[in-house]
Amino acid sequence: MKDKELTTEQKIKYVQDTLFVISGKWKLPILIAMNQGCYRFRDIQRSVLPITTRVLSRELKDLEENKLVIRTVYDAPKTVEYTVSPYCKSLKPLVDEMIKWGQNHRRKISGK
Amino acid sequence: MKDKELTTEQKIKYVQDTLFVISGKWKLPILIAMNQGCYRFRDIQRSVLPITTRVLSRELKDLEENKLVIRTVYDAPKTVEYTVSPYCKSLKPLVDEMIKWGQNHRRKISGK
DNA sequence: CTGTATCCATGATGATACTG
DNA sequence: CAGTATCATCATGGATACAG
Repeated sequence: MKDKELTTEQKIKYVQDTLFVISGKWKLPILIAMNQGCYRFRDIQRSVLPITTRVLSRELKDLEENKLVIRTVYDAPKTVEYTVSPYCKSLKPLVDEMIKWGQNHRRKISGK
Repeated sequence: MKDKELTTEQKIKYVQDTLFVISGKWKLPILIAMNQGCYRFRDIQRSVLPITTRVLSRELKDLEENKLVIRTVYDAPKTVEYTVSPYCKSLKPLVDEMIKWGQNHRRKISGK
């Protein structure tokens, strides 16, 4: 954890791991929407339109496997709830950086 | 730039912009290799094996369009050099975060 | 509402050969 | 060495219908 001396290969591997978890068209948008308070399947879908149920279902499963979201089923009445896990908060610095960089990049490219 | 009050839609848009620029299997590995001192087409290819010339060529063009790498042609002898642009340094905080997160995530998933 | 099942379109990547 | 051209393959995501 304190070892900053990673080889290039290791750096590449870790970056690819990260990309693998968060890339794709929808994963981060879904997480952002969920952080905004959406927790029902339908609510999430509406927030991240135009995602289809098939894709949303798949993405939520991936996120669950990566321990970023938690799926809870309640009986009586039967409902399903998705919530971001505590671990998901560890993504915040990364996402914030991405927002910042993307915002700046848009200026850089279109403005110039 | 000081305006932190972005809407969810804006955040999603900027994140997607960023993902679009850096995602794909090779872009970040290429940039990392270039930061390690590779500047010739062939050197880069060897560092990021097993990328093909076709894909590397395409990726370098994309990166050039996004002003992250600079392609320079010299005569006498005719050589082509790729270098990371100064602007590319703006990606460092993001990449560092990705390395850090990926490293931790591997522990989280495999260790648990 | 919360999904799953099919089928399909597209883009991204790979293999290989070839050119200046 | 620095690419381009072609063709093949595969992963991603979309459309639609349908099930519990």
